Amino acid sequence: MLDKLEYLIALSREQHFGRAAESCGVTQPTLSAGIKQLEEMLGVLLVQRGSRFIGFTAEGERTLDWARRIVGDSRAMREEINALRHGLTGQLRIAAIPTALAMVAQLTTPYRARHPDVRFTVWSRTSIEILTQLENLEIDAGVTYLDNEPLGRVNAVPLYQERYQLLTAPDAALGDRKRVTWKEVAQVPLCLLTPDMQNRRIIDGLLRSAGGAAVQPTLESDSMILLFAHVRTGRWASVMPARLAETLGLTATIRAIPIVEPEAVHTIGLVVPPREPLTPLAAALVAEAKRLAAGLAE
Amino acid sequence: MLDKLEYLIALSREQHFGRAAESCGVTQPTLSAGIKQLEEMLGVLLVQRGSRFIGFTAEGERTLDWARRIVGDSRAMREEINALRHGLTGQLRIAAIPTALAMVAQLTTPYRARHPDVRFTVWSRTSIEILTQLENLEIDAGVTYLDNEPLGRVNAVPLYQERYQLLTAPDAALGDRKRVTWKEVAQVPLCLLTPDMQNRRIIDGLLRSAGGAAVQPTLESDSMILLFAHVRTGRWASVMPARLAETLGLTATIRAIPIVEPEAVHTIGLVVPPREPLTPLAAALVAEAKRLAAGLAE
DNA sequence: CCGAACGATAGAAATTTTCAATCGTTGTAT
DNA sequence: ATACAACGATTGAAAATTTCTATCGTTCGG
Repeated sequence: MLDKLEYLIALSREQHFGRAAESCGVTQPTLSAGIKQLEEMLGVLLVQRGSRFIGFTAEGERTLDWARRIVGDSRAMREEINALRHGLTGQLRIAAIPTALAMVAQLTTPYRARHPDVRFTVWSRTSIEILTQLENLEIDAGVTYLDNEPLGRVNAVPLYQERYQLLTAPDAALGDRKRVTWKEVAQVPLCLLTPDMQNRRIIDGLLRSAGGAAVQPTLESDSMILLFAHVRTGRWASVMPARLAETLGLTATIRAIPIVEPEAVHTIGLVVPPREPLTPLAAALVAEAKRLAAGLAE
Repeated sequence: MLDKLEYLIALSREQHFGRAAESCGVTQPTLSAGIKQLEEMLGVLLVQRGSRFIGFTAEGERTLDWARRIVGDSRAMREEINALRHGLTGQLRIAAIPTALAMVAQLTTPYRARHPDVRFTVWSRTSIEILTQLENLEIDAGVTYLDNEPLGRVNAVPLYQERYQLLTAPDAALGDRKRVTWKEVAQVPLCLLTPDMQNRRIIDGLLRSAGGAAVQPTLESDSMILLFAHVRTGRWASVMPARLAETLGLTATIRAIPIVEPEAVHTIGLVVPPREPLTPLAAALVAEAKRLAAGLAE
């Protein structure tokens, strides 16, 4: 029955019988039959049947909740028993928002020092994707904003405060300033993340409330590396979290100027499934996050 | 895999492969193979192997914990989805200590009024049996002492306070008293529960600390009905909780005399698995218990 | 030393699961 | 209006698994 619950979770993830089947490594008829068996066992329809996948019924949604929990627990069991025997091993799957990606190294590095047999996979994802992937057991933990948009059902560990700086060449407009206002920044052509990123929405909001007009970035990307590479040429400007700018390294061609009025602050943190107990791999990451947060707060 | 986890739970309950298999409705080789499959999946021995069942390994105990949780959740899922469709139906399995059995009617009666399609099974059990049966998913809820001996991992809802009375014939020794002391009670030949019952251990303790000598009841039984039937003849005496004596009905042949010095009080309550969310059947019982407790406290 | 109890094992039978192939429906583009 | 493509359901055969009966080997108690 556990595998059928996996099918249900995959179906919710893919919203498509065929793709869900593929992602489970079975054929579509097998997955269809599995869902039907679940429905027979529970005596209710779980999926709204039409010519194609429409959505789950109310009972389907509840079952999905249970499925995530039960499947998550059964994975946690395996992981925990394995950890008892061989210490922490296996794959730790993390997703982080682009502006926090650089910071992930501060978590993974001490983690690996403590648990050398753990392998990491880190994805760059939007904050919304992080939450759904966490829900669907596709990742073990995420790094995202804790205080801006709603988080949903997760457990959060605050890591650090994100503050914003204008990155620009010293000889560009505003390049010689000690600090600039959002109103001033609104006048500069910027390289920003795409609007599906929460960071972009935050900056949009700040620029809008300072400058009035809608934001028209000169260049958009979902990659911080791309944005940074442009700024690095000395011909472009961007707004980035202070900590990220430091990590990427300030060269002679770039200045990082604090943006004030308002001095915006947002909290970034680790999010993990609201499961108790966590998988050992995730629990160790939470411990690492708490250590890191304590270190950063000093 | 879920069925294998059931096997593991049954094995922990029965401490015997053959009986565990029978209780799961499979043959002994099937259960043996199931356990072995779990062991292979997890890569550890779960059961200490000797010529017979000795016990679980440390990993086995942890796995057992997970098994209880996962199996419990999967049952809760079925129950909840069924409840969405058909309202509360099915079997509610309760165990209560003998002195609280009469009180169970106060829970089941309003419960049944609200949910007529639920059937009840109520067992008389010792407080210790209640805790292990709860752990092993053999019952959905228990009624037992909350404040005397350790409870283990359960959620508790206090129901009422148990106070002790001497039940005896009016013309017997102490039969004319308004109240009696434990020291005096220690002199009377008593009908008491067997020592595996916590109520007996409580009374033993009270008598011992008042009278000094060890308790030598004239008659022991694990059945309150048997004790009460003896008292009812007018030729025997017993110590019973006040509320129970009231429920059983005081006749001309019996007086119930409060026992003081000390005026001992113990809390009886409902215990349910520490699972969140509870099964709908158990949750409704908890709600009923809270209502009842509120009513009794008035 | 024997016998009973217990759990493991082997092999056959039954059941379940899975898949390839195909069907029927629906929505869309022509 | 018609043809087509996408999607999920269905079917029937093959494969995998589970389960059972029968039996074995060990251990413990008398």
